[in-house]
Amino acid sequence: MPRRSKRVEETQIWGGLLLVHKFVSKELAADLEREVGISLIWYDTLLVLAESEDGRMRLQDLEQRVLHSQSGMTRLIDRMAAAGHVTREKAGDDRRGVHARITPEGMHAFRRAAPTFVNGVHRYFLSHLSEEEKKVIRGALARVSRTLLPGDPWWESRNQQNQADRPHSKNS
Amino acid sequence: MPRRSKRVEETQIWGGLLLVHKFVSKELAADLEREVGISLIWYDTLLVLAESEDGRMRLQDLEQRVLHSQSGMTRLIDRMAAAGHVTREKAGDDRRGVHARITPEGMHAFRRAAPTFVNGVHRYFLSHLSEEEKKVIRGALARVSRTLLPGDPWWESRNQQNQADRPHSKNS
DNA sequence: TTAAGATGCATGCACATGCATGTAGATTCT
DNA sequence: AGAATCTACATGCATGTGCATGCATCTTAA
Repeated sequence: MPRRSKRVEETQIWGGLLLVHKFVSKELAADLEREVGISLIWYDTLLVLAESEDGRMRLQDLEQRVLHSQSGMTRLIDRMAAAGHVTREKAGDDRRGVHARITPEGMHAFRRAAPTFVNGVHRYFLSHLSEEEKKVIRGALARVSRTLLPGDPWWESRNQQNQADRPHSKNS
Repeated sequence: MPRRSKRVEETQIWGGLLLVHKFVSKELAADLEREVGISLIWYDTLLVLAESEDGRMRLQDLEQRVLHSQSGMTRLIDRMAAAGHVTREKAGDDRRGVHARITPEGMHAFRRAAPTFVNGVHRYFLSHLSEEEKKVIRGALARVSRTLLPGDPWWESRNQQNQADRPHSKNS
């Protein structure tokens, strides 16, 4: 019996994460599509815009938050603008830049989608975890994220301060 | 200060999982592409085939393990066959069925890729977790998976018994 | 000021994906 | 047995994605 090494054995944890990610995403996407008619990426984008200071954001910043490629974000905003959820605005200070601004229709879609999303995350994922597990997992994921991203992960620094303290440092 | 509800607050755990999934996948994919010239999905497929009893598997079974759509798997095997990593074989017992069989070239690619993959999973993910965290996370993900899949997740039942005990139950 | 390079976004292209559907082969029911 | 149905895989189609590149604009250095 060629007992697998511990290193190899442990990669199953990654496999589990993949599995959970795939299935929960699929369920969430189906719920959102059915109940609100938007995709998971649209929801995430609307969420970021809705929670931003003035309801708009540079495409570049959106890319990083939504974890999308640059060209992907351009076209995502195209589609969302065509659907009336956002508008494109030329940035005043930098004429290369473009803001995506959430429209009232976009806010409405977001507000309709939010309970679906939150309920789904609980139903498919969080409800199966104990309080202790949630605490451990949150801390662990935050730590991993911190090594992958330049600064603190956005989702752990909400209650403390916003990102104005890390001016523009992109890398090094 | 409109303190967010605990339910909403907790969805940040899902956000963290998303973030980690996306970044680790990206790094792993880049490593595999650079060092071996295969994608993450190819690696996963080769892994499943390499660990299967006789190096071959029905497309249907592969779909479930690799978490791919049916049509996606047909064409994934097309591409891998074109690259010489697998061959298609008509199943003898059911002439509708198709086996994908890993070739020696496929095994070679898999063996070259495995250390890259395992090292990457550790470098980008596991090395940031304590032993206790790994234990908790493994258990929690396994539990969630169990609710999403019909039976035990494959990655937790390797050392106990294979899946021959759950005959054919697909759903209900 | 002006030329060289960097940056932000748009776009052509190749390709992967899922859905709906098609086809051949199994299974079930009468 | 024969018809109806189901199943496994293939394929047309529409769509989403990333990469490379193009273009306008900003920045830097002389």
